Amino acid sequence: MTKLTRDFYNRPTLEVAQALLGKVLVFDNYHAIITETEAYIGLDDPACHAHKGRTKRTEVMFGPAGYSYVYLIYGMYHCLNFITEEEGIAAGVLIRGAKLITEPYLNLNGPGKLCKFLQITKHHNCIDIVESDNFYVIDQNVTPIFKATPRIGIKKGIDKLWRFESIT
DNA sequence: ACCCCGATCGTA
DNA sequence: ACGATCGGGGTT
Repeated sequence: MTKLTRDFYNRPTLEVAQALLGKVLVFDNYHAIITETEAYIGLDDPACHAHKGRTKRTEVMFGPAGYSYVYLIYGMYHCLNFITEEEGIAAGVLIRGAKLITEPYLNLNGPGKLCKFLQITKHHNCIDIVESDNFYVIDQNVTPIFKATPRIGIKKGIDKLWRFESIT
């Protein structure tokens, strides 16, 4: 049960997105095993928020790995991402699903549902999850089998198989 | 200042 | 299949 270090996040995003499956998200008193992720990678990925360049919202995506990126979508839901790759490369992993392994053992299947339950909001944007003591990810040495599919809910970039889902 | 769109979800 | 709901980004 070791906390993931910056080196874990500071590498190719597809590797991180796959490696996050089976890891445990710790947020306040909740522990949830990550079951579904998506990669969003840089200026060449039309589905990536930062693909048109730096804005106030996407600023954190250009920063160093190991930070949170939380944004509001559809005016109603928040989505949680972890920033990957070296500073200057705008990339991250969307946490689409996780199962609580503490009470009340809910399956938080969906990025909006996950943030709603954990009460993650834009106030949790740009937090260093390597240094935080109530918002981080740990390795419990579980390596699930997973499948790769197109990302959900996007219109551009559906040709990429950048969504990863545990099947064990 | 205005307009359009969106990395969703629950209901039908 | 569809509506709820509103911030961000591009345009004027």
